[in-house]
Amino acid sequence: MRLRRRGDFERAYREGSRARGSVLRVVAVENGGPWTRLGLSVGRRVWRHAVQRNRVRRLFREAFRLEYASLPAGFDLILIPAQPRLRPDLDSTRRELVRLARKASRRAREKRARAGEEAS
RNA sequence: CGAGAGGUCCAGGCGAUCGCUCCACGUGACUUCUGUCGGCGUGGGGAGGAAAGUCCGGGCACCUCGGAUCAGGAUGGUUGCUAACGGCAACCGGCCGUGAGGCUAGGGAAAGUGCCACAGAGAGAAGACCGCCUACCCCGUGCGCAAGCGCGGGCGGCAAGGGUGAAAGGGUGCGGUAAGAGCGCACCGCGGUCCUGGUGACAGGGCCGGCAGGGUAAACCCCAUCCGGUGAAAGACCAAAUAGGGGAGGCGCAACGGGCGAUGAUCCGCGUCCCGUCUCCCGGGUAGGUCGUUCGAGGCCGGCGGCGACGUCGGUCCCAGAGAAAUGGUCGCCCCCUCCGGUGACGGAGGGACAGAACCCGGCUUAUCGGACCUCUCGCGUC
RNA sequence: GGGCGAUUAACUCAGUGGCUAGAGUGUCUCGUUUACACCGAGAAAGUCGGGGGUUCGAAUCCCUCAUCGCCCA
Repeated sequence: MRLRRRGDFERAYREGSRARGSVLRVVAVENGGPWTRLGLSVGRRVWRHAVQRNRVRRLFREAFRLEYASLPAGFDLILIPAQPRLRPDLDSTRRELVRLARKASRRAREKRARAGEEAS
């Protein structure tokens, strides 16, 4: 499911854990539900022209769709291109998505556990 | 066959499969009875000719409205088309091309002002550097009896030729003259006037004038025509949390005064508020949501009118509606291009332009692989 | 979506129709110094963002394209 509300994005940027690779930058935050949700943030700095920008967006969405079963459940994942003028291919995006999503979600769980200890 | 001119159209095709989004119908669960869902099933729609740049013009929406003068901006051959335009069509003039055709910001320079560097004698009611001439007048001198003839110079004359310049106060030719000159004449150009044709821009012709002060208005300006501002983040509605009192209408003060207004200035009218009082009402608004939002100056086909842009009539079709923003992934066959191997049929690899709707239209401009078709021009060859 | 502005030497900027487009910093060469810096003298460096037009003449005026930046929430 796509993430679209402004508040969801702000919560992710405020509380989320990040991981960066050569293609993607992933921000992960627990959403309290049973499903994983997708947010995309592809700005004009990546590509000036809309065709190339849509290309990146659609490829990210396709990678998310194909690797959905391998992703940690119960997270909102925001995908950001790692560098301007990115020309990604599907295979490497899929591999990096899985790797970074697991890494970021692990960090998010640790962070929450630490917060729980300090609260108690 | 070769070279070229103008225009219309297409934007790789077919299929399978996994997804996204919207719509219709049926159906399930929940429900505050109005809707909600990672619901289910079936069927259907889903980027462009430029969707782009935002250079113009409109629709639509709001701003408390109407007018006058000025300022400001835009446009600039004529006649039309159109909702409108800075767009388009036809025509006129100019320039380019053998031609088909192409380009054209193309009103006014005797309304006024400014500018025209450098060079050059002179650059605007100009001027004589080199040059040409010495007819008239004066001086010197040679020849001659004399009238006179000649040479040099002066006083002067000229603007043909050279030279400068982007530009030198019409051009060519003949006559004329001391040399020259629109000084005279012919033709061309130019100005005025009249006639004819055309709605008009303008064209053609007659007569008169010897020619009348260059260029620049994408310099100021003058003339004619047009123009209110803000833009879907316009705007209408529903409405958590929080804070907490406002809103609508009538009358008077009032023949006073002040503020506000279509947001460049001034003025006039008009409206409205400020103050008092009376009556009535519960609303306003952020997050968020719904509408605006896709049926429209609409597409296609045909008839009629018009040279055409276009208009009109009839039939037919419904054709994207996202919102951190949907059109994508994979596979097969075919098409086109490039490269490699091969004599070849063929095989293999890579590639398929520019580019992505954001309220909607009409244009302009710019980007663009390649292809189809129509009309026309020139050259060569053959019959 | 809408609206403004800028582009001139490697850098920061002048130049608003007319001679070879200038200034500061920087760079290079020479001098000075044992050497370096400072200082002095000199030099190089420009499609004036690209293209087209107006004009005798354009960095300057007009049109168009490109790039960069800012504002409206």
